[in-house]
Amino acid sequence: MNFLSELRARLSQALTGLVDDPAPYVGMLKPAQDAKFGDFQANCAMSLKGVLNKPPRDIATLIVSRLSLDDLCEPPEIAGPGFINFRLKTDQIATATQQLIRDDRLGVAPVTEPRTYVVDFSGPNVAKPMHVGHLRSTVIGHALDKILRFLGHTVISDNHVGDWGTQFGMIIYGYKHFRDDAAYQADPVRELARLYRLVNQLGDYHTLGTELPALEASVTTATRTLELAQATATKKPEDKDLARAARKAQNDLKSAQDELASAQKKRQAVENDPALKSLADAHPQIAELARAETAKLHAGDAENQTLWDQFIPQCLAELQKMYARFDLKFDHTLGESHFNPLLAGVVEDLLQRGIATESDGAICVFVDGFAAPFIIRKANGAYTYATTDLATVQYRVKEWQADVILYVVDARQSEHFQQLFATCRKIGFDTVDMRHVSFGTVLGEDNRAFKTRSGDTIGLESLLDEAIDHARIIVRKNIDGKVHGADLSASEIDEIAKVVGIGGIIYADLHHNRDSDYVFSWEKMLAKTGDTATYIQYAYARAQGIFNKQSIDINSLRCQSQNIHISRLEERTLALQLIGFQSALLDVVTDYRPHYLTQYLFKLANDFATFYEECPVLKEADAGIRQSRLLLCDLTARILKKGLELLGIEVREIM
RNA sequence: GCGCCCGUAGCUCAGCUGGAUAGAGCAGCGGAUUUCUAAUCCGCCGGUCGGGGGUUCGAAUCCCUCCGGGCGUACCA
Repeated sequence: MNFLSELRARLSQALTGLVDDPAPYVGMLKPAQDAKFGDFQANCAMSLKGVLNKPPRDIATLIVSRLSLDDLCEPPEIAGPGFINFRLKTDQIATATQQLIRDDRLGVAPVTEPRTYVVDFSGPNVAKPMHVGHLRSTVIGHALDKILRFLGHTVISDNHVGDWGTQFGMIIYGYKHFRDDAAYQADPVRELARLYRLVNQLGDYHTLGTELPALEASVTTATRTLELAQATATKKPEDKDLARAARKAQNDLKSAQDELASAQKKRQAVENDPALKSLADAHPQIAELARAETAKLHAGDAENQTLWDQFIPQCLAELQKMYARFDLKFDHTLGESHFNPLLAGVVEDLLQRGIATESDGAICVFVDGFAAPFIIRKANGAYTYATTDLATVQYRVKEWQADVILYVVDARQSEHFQQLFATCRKIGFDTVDMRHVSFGTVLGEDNRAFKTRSGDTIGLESLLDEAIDHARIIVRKNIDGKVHGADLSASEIDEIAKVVGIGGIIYADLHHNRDSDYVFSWEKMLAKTGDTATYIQYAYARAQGIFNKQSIDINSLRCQSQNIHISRLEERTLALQLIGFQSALLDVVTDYRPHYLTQYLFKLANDFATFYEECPVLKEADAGIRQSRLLLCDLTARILKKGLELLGIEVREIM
């Protein structure tokens, strides 16, 4: 029984005849924002004031008189300006809770109209080790993938890895000129990553060298602009525009100085290292030559293709190790390279249909509202990720019959996606619903985005390792501090530490609204109290502990006894939360926001903890109440476990 | 310049298809433990929702404007 939709249906009946279209008013019936107002509230009477020309409280009275819900609710109460408050009958809650006991789906009915979703997430560059910047896409995408599947949709997860771009030219160049064979034998991916960083660093060294005078000039210009602006502003202190211009000049100067300083720092890093310096001197054209290696690869050069064929499986295998730690498996890993054969056709088609035009030598789609064009072929003939993305959409629609494509990608790429979607509409892909599920940036301690190419980003591998190490210390301390703690072996402790550490990282990310930026911090990632994975995992372990204590057979319990007795407020609150699991999942899916599920689970764990304090289970003398409470524990544990699983987080029975 | 996003308690954030006294967690303070695992529970403290105007019976939420911050902005992905 979904009480919300049932109540809305009843309200709709009551409004029929009063208003032309009850739908918008029915939507104003919502879960109560505060438990003291009951379980649900209808806010439509105030809005109907202008429609029915009556005072809202009179309208509320009228609506209540037309409502028939004696079977579900206590008599509705009218409060404040005209709120209608509903309180469910407790036996109705009990009945609804009972229905979950033998329901494998825990009250979550499969959707009546399943759709085919392609979820595009993670998408790292295979040439480089994954770092914290890849965490959000991976974790959010994984959660959406699992939740959509559980709701009964057809989901195709696709890891659109970067395996064909500029960075591969760098690796190939590095491999040809700088490789350390012993290191490559020992750990090929590690050596390739080193080569990538090296080529990138040397390339930057030269590029920045040519840019340095311009950067210095812009600092000089910005300084003069600032002096002028300040002088003008001082003469007319009352002029706000002048003051603003002065502030802007100040900021511009600071940006110019920062940019120069950063360039100088990168130059210095090379100059201070004789070995690097001599490599840099020996390869003055490195950036250009690396780009040429990419071009050769794309043109079908045999040597580069062979190298690529050799590198790719190793890189993908390395990625799999990371995904295994998240227990994540993709249905497909169709990287950029997979779409290479389609790119020429895409451009040709758009040109022929007049959707794309040539501009400054590049083939572009001009999208209304965007100053910059959507470039699908560069002046030098190379394709861009715009081209690849267009080909990918075509593929997903034709081969997979996608109804919806979700792109779980950084918010900074939103313009790209708007242009991509607009271009797809021009092409005529109007049946597929494409959504950029964007998310905020992971920031460093300095409140600036992690730079993909800076050496000091934290690798995902070491992030997970460190989280587990931290967790192990805390797990040990907790176990040792228990009065009635279980004796756990070192390997059992390791298992718990793994689940707590990785779960903590996943949860720390997911519990934010995905739009928010967040500052990366060990403290937050590994917090063990409050609104964290650990808290929820612990609630699960406590519930399981009750069953383990007396070796209760849960299966037979579920079969024999199916009466939920609700006599205490804590039981009522817990039961009401239990029957809201479906609703929480549907909330996630309406706007692809997993944090609604973390909020639900935290509230459930908290309701359970309160219940656990106040309502004895095993010590309860009344056998019926004891059975009922055992069932509540069982349902809580099942929903916590399932909910966490949908977020990619595991549980352990003993913590 | 143009475009997008953000500004809510000391800190980290929810809430933003308008609804009742703005909610959580952390930190701080005070209680609860011969425990069904205290990785817990209960209570207290804490906010001009960046400022100002407007729409409305009602605005953190919608509109305008200003301030402050971030990001993007033609051949990287």
